[in-house]
Order: sequence, then C-alpha cells, then structure tokens
Amino acid sequence: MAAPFNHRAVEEKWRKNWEKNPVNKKDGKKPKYYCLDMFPYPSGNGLHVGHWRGYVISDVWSRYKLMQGHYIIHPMGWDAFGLPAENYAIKMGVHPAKSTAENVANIKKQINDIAALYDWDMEVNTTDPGFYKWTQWIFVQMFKKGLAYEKEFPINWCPSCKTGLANEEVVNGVCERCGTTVTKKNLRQWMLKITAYADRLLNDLDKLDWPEKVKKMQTDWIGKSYGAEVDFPVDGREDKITVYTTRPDTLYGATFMVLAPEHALAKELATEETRKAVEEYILKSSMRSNVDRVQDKEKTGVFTGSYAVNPMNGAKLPIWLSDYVLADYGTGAIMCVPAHDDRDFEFATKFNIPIIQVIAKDGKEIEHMTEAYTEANGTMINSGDWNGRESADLKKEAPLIVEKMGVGKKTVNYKLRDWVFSRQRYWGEPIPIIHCPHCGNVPVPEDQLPLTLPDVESYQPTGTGESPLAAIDEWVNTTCPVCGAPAKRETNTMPQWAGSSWYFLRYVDNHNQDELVSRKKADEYLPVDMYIGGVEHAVLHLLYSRFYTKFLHDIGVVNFDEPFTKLFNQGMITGKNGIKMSKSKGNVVSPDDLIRDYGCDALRMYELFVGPPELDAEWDDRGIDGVSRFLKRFWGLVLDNKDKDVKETAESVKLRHKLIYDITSRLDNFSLNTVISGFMEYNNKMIDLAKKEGGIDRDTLEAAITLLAPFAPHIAEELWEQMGHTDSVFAHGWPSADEEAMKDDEVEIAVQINGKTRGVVKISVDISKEDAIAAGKAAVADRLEGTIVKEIYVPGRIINIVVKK
RNA sequence: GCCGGCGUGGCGGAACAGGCAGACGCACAGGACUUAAAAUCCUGCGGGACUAAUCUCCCGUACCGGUUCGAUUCCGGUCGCCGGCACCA
Repeated sequence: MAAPFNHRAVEEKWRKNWEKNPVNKKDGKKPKYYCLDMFPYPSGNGLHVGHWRGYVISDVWSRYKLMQGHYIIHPMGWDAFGLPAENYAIKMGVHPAKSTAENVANIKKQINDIAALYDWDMEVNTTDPGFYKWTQWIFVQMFKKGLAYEKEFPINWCPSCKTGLANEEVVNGVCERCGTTVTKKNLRQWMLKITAYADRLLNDLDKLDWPEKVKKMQTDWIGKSYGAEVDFPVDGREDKITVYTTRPDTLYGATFMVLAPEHALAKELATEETRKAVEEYILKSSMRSNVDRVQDKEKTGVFTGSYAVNPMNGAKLPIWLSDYVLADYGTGAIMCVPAHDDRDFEFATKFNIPIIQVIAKDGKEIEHMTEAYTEANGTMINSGDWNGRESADLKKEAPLIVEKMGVGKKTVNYKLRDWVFSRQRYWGEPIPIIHCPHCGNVPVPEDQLPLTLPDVESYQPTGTGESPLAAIDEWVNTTCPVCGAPAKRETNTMPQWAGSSWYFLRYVDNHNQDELVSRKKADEYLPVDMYIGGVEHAVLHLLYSRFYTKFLHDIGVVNFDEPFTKLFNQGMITGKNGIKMSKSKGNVVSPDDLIRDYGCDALRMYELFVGPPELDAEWDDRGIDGVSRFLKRFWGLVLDNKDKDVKETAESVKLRHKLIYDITSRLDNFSLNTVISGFMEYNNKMIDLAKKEGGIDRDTLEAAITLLAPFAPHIAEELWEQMGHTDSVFAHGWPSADEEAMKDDEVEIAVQINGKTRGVVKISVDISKEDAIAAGKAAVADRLEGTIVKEIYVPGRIINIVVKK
C-alpha cells in the first residue's frame, strides 16, 4: 500500500518548488491570456471562504489556459482608497495609510494560501503615488477635453459618510456603503460627463461576451428613450414651457402641465393669489429626500395660477407644480395626458382636472375611466386632423410634425446622469485643480503630478460639505501655474471608483514613470480576456471602467475601447439560510482552519463543488469531506498502480478518452461543480477497472493527473513527479480526447411502450432501425398488448412502441 | 408597479439538443475490519402498494392546463422565492 496522502508536506514542497521555477513563463511565441480578478479593497476583516471562490475560479481558468499554451497575465492589486478603508481607519483610530498597509500585508498572506498563479511583480495599489499620478493625469486629460467640469446643484448626500455620492451609489434611496437614507445637499461639485458617452456605452454592449443580466442592467441604467420636445407658450407671457414626451401621439389629450418645483419658471408663474401657496410648496419639496418623494402614495401639487397653450389646438392648460416631476430629467416639465399615463391620471383624479381620451380602446371611447389606458395601440380620437389614424404611426411621425410647425423637435433622452466625482473626504486622490481668481480653474501641470495627498493629523470628515483638506492652509494656498497669482487648491478628493476605473491597464506596465501604460505593452497584453467578480458592480465599476477605457481610446492611450472582453459573475457564498457572511452575524467561515485540516487542494475543489459557480451557495463545512476523500482515493489509485506496468485495454482507453472529453467540455462550459463530480465519478470507475483488470495503464493515470492539475495543483505535481517526470505537470499540454476512441460498440437504451419505460435492451450502435425495434419488442414482449400504431427508434437514445388497445 | 431569473429526495445539486429523473457528494442506516472507537472498505437510501424476499405495479421535477410517440426540459396560466429598476413623462 502507498503512503497516505500528507497534504501539508506535499503543499509545502511544491510551493517552494514553484517559487524557484515558476510554471507561467513568458515566451514570445505563446499568445497571451489576461485573466483578471476584481481587485479587493484591503479590509481589516481578512478573507473568508466567499472571497476564495472567485479567486479559485479565476485561478483554475488561468491554469487551464496556461496548459492550453498561453502566457498568462494574472495579476492582483489593492483598491485601497475610499470610504471603506477610511471608515475602518477612523473606527480603529489609526491613520488610513497605516491601517491600509497593514491590511494589505495581511490579506496578501491569506491570498497566497490559495496558491494562485498571481504575478506579484505586477502588483498595483491605488494609493501609491506612482499609481495615482495617472489617476490624476486622466482627470486632467478629461478636464482639457471638457469632460470634467464644475457645477453647483443639489446632489445626493450621505449624512453618515458625510460626503456627496454618485447616482450609482444610491441604492433604493440609501447609501450603497452604509445604508443611511440619502438626502439632498446643494454643493459645488466636480462632474464627469459620462453622458457624452451614453450612446457608445449602450451600443457597444453588443460586442461584449458578458452575462445578459449585466448588459440589461447597464441598458436600463443608461435608459435611452425616443420622443419629442414640444414648446407650450405661456398664456399672456413671453415665456414658453418646453416639455419632453415619449408619447407625442397623445398631444391632443393634454389637459394640464406640471413643472418640477425646482423649474426656473416655477416661482414666476405664480399669481398674486397663488404666490404664498406656490412658495410654500417649493420650500417644502426642497426639504424632502428622494425616498420620501417616491414613497409617498399620494400625489401632491399646487396650481400656479398660470396657463399654457397647447400648440396643436390652442387649448388652455393649467400649469401646476408637483414633485413627481424630476428637475434633472428631460426639461423638468411635462405635458400631462391623464387618459394615457398612470401618474397623470392619478394627479388629475385627485385635483379634478378633465381627462380627454385620444386613443380608442377596442375601437371605442371608454365610458367611465378608472385607470389610464397606456397602450400605444389604437385609433386616434378627439385629436383634430389626427382622428382615425393609428397611434403607433403617430408616435413616430408626431416629432417631425411639431418640428415642421416650428414648435418642437425630435429628440432622445437618457436616464444616465453625469457622474458626481468629488468627495468631501480625506482618503482619496486629490483633484489636481487650482482655483485662480484670474484664470479660473487651472489643472496642476502634468510634470507636477502626482499631487500627493498631504499627511494630516485630523482626517475625520467635517460634515460641512468641505473636505478635511480645506483646513490645511499651507496646502490649500498656492500660486496659479498660469499667471503666478495667489490661488487655492481644490480640496475635494476623488471617489473610490477613480482608481478602479483603469487599474487593469496599469498591471502590465506598473513601473512606467513616463506613461500610464506604454502603447507597446498595451498592444501586446491588453485588453482583459476574462474578468471575474461579483455582480454587485454591474452599474458601478463596470460602467465607469468602460467609460474610462473609451476615453483613453479616444486620446490614443490604448487601441481598444472595451476593457473586458468576457465577464463572469460568480455567486456569493453565504452562511446558513442564505444569510450574508458578516462579522456582526458571527457566521463568517475562515479558510485558515480548513486549509490546515484538509489542505489547499481540497478547499479549492470544494469551493467549486458547492454549487454552480454563477449561483449563490450556502456554505456547509461538512461537504469538504467528500472532496478530501476523493483526493485520498485518487492518491492511492495512482501510487498503487504506477509501477505495475499494466497494458492499456480497450476499456481503459475508452475510459481515458471519455474522461478527457467530459472534463474538458464541462470546463469549457464553466460548469465547474460538475467538473469536480466528474473527477469523482471517473475515479470510482478507474478504481473499479483496476480491480477488474489487476491494474490500470500509465497513460490513463497520467491523463487524469494532468486534468486535475488546474484544480488541485499540489497533489497533481506530486503525483506527476511520482510517475517519474522531472518537469512540471503545467509544462505539459492539455490532453485532447479522441472521439473515435471513446465510442461504444453497444449501448443500453430504454424500451418504452406509449412513452413509459418497460425494459432495457443492449444493442449495437450501428444496428438498423428494424433490428433495433425487433430487439426492443423482444425485450418487452410480455407487455405488448393491442395493435402497434407507431414504432420510434432514436439511435443511442430510445425505442418507443406506441400501441392502441 | 415594471423588467429579469429561479422552484427537482432529509440537504448541496445532476440530467448534452425533448428520450431510463435523482449522476456525484453530504447526512443517515446496516454490514466488514477492530478488544473497542476513529479511519477505511462494502451495501442501502424519493413516496406508496404488493411480497418472506427478489420481482412487479402506481405516483412523483411548485400548481393547473396544452403541444408531442415521449416534457424537469417547449407553450399558456396560477402560486411562491430571489434579483434589478422604481413617479425617467
């Protein structure tokens, strides 16, 4: 009997070996394959088994690609700026620079336990001045192109994090980070004009090999809609109100107008009688958070006392104010067609405003409308010249009609807003702008980058809307790079997403002092072929990265405009009952004990075996015994048979090729849980065969070891060496299956009567239909009653005899 | 409210493209080895009926219906769970 498997000794041996002789060697002839993990932020809590999962998936994939003959780019780095790192530092009472460095060291150690192929020479850290020099450089380029601009307006404000937030960071009205209800605060902000890229961000989704779910989320987030802008003159005034509508076919059905309370004309349109109520309403809505505005079941509003004129028919429409109209979408004003819009219907009903139906339902006018008829399908009624026409046609034509009339134009709108890019916090990249009283906003000259974050005693957020940096006079006060006059530095910092929007470009040229990435290296190694991480970044990081990449493409830094060719979202590992692992819930499972007791290889395989990689999975420690037993049995099988010199047999050859075929096709389909069960299944078959035939041949054992290598690299290397090899198993190519060799001569197929299985028959694969059916009938002869109506034979699958009694 | 996904044993899950439902594993039960236990190995393991037992039969992939020789798989409806968006005109 072979010596039992000692995972500790084997793993230690091969770690040392790989350090001396790395298995992933650069070689000009090999095509590159860039497999990337979403880099972590170095939290103080360390890694749990959930973090492992994604890293194991990406490492298995990397090693598979390595064995297929690629040079693998598989880097790791740290997303170390931003709120989580800073909040942790504040909680622990240490400077974020210090706690971040400590956390990085700790997590790096834990990540090394995975035994992934990471190339630490490529490591990046977003807080490293050599890195954020380029984060700032990109900002300066955007500023020069007019894509970074300043604006003062009411932004999303998290009262707990004490900073402004981007739209993408507000989830169901609460802060994405801390869950606090987001309020509005009027602040001067730096914005990035991501909306300038809206169409490209939308259209280029087509060329990505990404999960449909993520593409759809981005599509919805960008929210492109087609419609028209129409001008409604205000009765008795010079002003006009421009509205945006996606339903210009319903123009004749407008019975009132609503402006957002923030609309420029809102106050002006008030008459003497309504002024007090209007001003009160405007003040009240300015104090309400978005959540309140949405959660209120009842619509609120106030009549301004003024009227607008419908350009189609001259009808006088009362102008109201209501906070169900958003100031920052479209024109901040709408025409209201209560007959055909749910919200307008609700408003009209509450305030007794007339309802005019302009699209017939089932060819008729509805007698008592109880809800809006929102279908854009039907014949026009009550619509002047348009009567009798189809609404679907007019929806397309109306924008051109108003354009011809000179009262509007065809237009598109997006839900996507520009990106609020400044944070009133300390732990981030300083925005490299100097405010000069004479020259306005001037970027820090590029040769002075990085503009380093000053070391401060007090880095707590102020809560006033000013960054802690504003308190450092010697830093704030500077001179204008253009005119030399005394000037002040911008004191806001960038959001966490700034560094993560482009870090994947830097890995391949991380020491370059003169360029973000050399064009030569970019062309050689980029873009990312496979990107692996959680789905939580679907509209945050993944949208921002696409925007940055497109911008860097446009200014000639890289020659591609999509960063991640293929994306895979792994599911979350949860505790019992699907509860998210967290320190406060006390359900965090650390990999450390499991590695000690079962070894890295067993844990790697169990991470995959817990379930389909794209779905969430509940962690259960007990299951790891299954893969551990498998590894021990496989170890025993190889060592017991390696020196027997058993010749291959028809059966063992067939088994070998089936094994190769099944593992490879499951791996290609990313069905990693069934790859592991496949190994177990074939291991059982090999053990049975070895018992039956007195051993198993060398080629079959070696094929199995090779296939296992990406999953359990240590044991595979050890067994490979035990087989007598002096090179690494990873230097060996991925085996290929000979589909001819795995074909069976005979198959067992089910014989059904009327679709119910009544027997099984073993027949030759190339048997004729007649013979197959004859054999099938013989197998179920005692059950055949009645007249045979139909006989079905699907080769290799089924025989079905249809009878009628 | 709108959009998307998913419902299979005690549990995680498997079933290529519509063809023997429950692979593989966990848990459990019985047996072998052992003075004993652990480890290991062998056997069983959806429910029900009938059996001394093997056999055999019926039911069964959330529920109701449809298409088909045949449906976990395709179609329509209902219920439940999960995710995204949420007054975007």
